[in-house]
Amino acid sequence: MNKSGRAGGNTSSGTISREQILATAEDVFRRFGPTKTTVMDVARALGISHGSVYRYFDSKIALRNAVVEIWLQRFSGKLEKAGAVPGPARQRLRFWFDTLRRLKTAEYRRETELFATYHELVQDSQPVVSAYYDVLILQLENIITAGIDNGEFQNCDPRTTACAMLDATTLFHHPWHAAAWHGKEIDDEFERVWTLVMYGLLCA
Amino acid sequence: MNKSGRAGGNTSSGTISREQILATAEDVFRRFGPTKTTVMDVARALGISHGSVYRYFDSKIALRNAVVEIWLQRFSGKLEKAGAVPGPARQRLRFWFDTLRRLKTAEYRRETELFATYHELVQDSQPVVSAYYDVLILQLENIITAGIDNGEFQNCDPRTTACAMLDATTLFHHPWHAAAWHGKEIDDEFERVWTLVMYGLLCA
DNA sequence: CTAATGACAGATTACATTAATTGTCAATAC
DNA sequence: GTATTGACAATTAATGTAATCTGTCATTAG
Repeated sequence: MNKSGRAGGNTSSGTISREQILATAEDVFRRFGPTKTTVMDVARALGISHGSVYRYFDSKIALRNAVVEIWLQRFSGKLEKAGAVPGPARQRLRFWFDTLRRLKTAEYRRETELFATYHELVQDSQPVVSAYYDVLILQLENIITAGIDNGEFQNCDPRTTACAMLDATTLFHHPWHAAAWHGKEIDDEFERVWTLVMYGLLCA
Repeated sequence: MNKSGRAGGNTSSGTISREQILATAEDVFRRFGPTKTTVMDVARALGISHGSVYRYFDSKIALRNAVVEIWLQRFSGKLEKAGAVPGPARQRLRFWFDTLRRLKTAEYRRETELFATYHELVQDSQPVVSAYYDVLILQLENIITAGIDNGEFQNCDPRTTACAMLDATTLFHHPWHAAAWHGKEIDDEFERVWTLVMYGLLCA
């Protein structure tokens, strides 16, 4: 494994930026994984000394968290779009959850290393993750509110319901259960839970 | 740590039984945890040689699984009683889930080592665990059937619904999430999910 | 003839030693 | 003056070795 290849390189200017470091760090983390990667690896890829990294990030963990934060923001950005499609709230809700599941499953396979780190962060309940969950809940809340407004759903507290829906579908999006997402039954299991929850929403 | 104390001892007869080994193994596992405990520890506690253990169990893992199986059976036995209380199915269902949560939380605190092993078995999706889940689903199924029969719940497939309810409450009973069971919000979270699911059952 | 033992080879784990990494900071470059 | 460097102490990880454990089986005891 060659760890000395310059990924981006600090070719242009004499001074480095936080963004440059972040971009390169994401690259390197994706290759080797945040645990195997050293700060010196990131610095080497940029053609700078590892000391310079510490001018922009307090610690390796801060750097790691910043990378995962960007990764999660990109993630919730895609979901935002999925929730914004036109149509009845019921369909939007379903499409949102389908997208959530599809994205998580895909990222789990593709970006194994970053997914594992997200996994770790969830364990330690880092602020990065709770901010991400807040965004998801807000997106859900908006769809539910729309559904109540146009009479599709019974009147209920949108925030409470959004939380309940996320909690009830834990099995299908929480990284702990990622190993189960490849099984054949997982789609059926989701369908069952979805049916139960939908009835709850429609006839509350 | 004194590992040489005889817990049960092979005092009576000259021949040892599978049950004696199991009982002592559970004791020793509880003290030191299944990872730290050696087969020789178990044999020493019984006053026999470690070779004799292999006459009754193929491997250390087989012994460990047998202990966890007993532990889980005792667990589902208690739940069986909780589901058998008289009253409307809705209350029985709630009591069953409350008991499930209470027992899991208690075992998580008290029997840390065995709980961790159960945790491991869940990861490896060992047959021991799926058998245990089958029992739980059957218990739920019975309550739901009773609820349909007396008109409390809408007509639905009891098995499908039982699975859906277990899946939807993953966050509250799956060992992966044990760390979250001490938080203050967990009861509120359960209440929210329960409300959603109950509406689903009542008005499907 | 069955139950139990304990010596043994192969596999695993624990430990101490060695190497590398993190994060700091005085010195250097621009 | 600000940005960057690289030597450094403290911490963390990797390595190799000694000790322990697992599982087998020929032998002994009843």
